Amino acid sequence: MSINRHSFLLQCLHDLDQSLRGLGSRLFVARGQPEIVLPELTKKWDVSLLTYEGDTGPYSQVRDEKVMKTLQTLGCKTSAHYTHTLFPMDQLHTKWNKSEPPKSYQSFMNLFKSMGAPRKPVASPSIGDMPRESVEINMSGFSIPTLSDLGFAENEQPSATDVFPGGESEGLKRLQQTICARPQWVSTFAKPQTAPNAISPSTTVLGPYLTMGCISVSTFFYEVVKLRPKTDPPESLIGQLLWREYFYYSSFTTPNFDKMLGNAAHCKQIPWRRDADLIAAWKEARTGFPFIDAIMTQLRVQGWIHHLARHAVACFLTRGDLWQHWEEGAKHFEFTLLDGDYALNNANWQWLSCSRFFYQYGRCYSPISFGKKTDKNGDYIRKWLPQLANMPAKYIYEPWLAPIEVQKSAGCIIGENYPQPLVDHSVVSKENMGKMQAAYELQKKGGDVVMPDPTPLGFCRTAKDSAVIPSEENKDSSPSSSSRKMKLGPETFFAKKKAKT
DNA sequence: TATTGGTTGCGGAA
DNA sequence: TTCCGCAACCAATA
Repeated sequence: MSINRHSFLLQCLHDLDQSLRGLGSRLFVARGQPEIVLPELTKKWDVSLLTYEGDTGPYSQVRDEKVMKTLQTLGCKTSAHYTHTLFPMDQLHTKWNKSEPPKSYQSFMNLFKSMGAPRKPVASPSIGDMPRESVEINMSGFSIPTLSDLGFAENEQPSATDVFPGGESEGLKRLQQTICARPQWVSTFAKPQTAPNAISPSTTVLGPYLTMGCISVSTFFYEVVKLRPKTDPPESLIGQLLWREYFYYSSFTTPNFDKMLGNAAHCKQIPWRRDADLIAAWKEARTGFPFIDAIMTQLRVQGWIHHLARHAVACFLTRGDLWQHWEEGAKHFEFTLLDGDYALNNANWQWLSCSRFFYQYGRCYSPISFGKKTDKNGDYIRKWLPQLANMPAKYIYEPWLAPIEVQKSAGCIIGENYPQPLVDHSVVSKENMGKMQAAYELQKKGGDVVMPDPTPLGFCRTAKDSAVIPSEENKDSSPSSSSRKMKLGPETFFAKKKAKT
């Protein structure tokens, strides 16, 4: 995880600790391998019952299985509670009673409706509910770790938690401000009509708080229901929670949900490339498309971007422009996003790359036009890419078209202060549609996909991934930065357009 | 087998 | 602002 995600998690733990102290207890953080540390503590403290929040991700399932087996041999009872989704996944599975998960949102919604009402949120505990034993254990060494304990250097600082601080208190505050205090906004909410490039978020940003368990999905659900929304799923706020539930259920019933190979029954097999330079340029906001680079900068700094902004950059990396593997994009999002989530992240990357759930590859986001619909002046770009702050609105989405005099007076020479575009979108997007069609046809005929690069890249935590790059570095990004030396691919890449005079 | 619908496309014509 | 062509996807239904 990025330093931002770590920081968010640590703030969550501090907030939880504060709440527990208010109830006469405290939080104890045990460190180490769960399958080693938890049995040790169980013996040491003579624990008779361990309860935990169940998680349906494959990593957690394997881990929990190991821990629970060991604990049971020690005579410790265990009890899992699956409350991260509106319904426990095995309940949905029993009701659905088919081996293949629903292939459409409509089908899932029918299943959901047949389940009855989701469980109600549980009331907050009071002092009398807390086990007395926990305060009697005299312990040191169970404090909440610091960022430096976790291996981050002194000069590495989180930036996302300045804007979105972690913790239940902050989550409830945000729920109050964005949902409870805005009945009108909630009741007319339609997701596709919210702007991806609003300076101040056009959606709730409750995702990080749901992901980290600061507020429960049932609390969210019933606060919205209370306001009697007039809009319906899939676009309404309840509809958003149903998407979440649908993707959780899809991931629950699909082995290798985070991979293309080994997942051919559900995931389209497409010969994506893995070009380290192109992937790095995308991650580091050096694509030369201001809309894309602004989004990627907000992602790095704030650990959150609007859902449609995720669409734009995911389409750009995969089927739209760069033709890079969606798994690489998913890994970067999971590393960076405060609301990085196995089920939702991998589902959406498959959606955007037309690998599963959505297949209309003819519909392609333009890195130039899409943002203009909601931000004609490019204020969002100016905020995140200050080197373009003085570019006239006419050229802000395609600064390489600005005449050189305009570039000079804006103080931003394309190719020096800001990169040339990596590709010609109108050319590559059409070519990629042809590749999509060919891949679909091959799979239909039963042929095997041939990956251009059989050796997947490892996911390295590079300095640039984790460091918060000061804005000066962006400003100084000179022609000698690696984007200039990038070897441009064969037929697809950009022959520099001449500036219009 | 044909038809309809699908959370969130684009670009141009009317 | 609304509609259509683009080129033709998949899932569900009749």
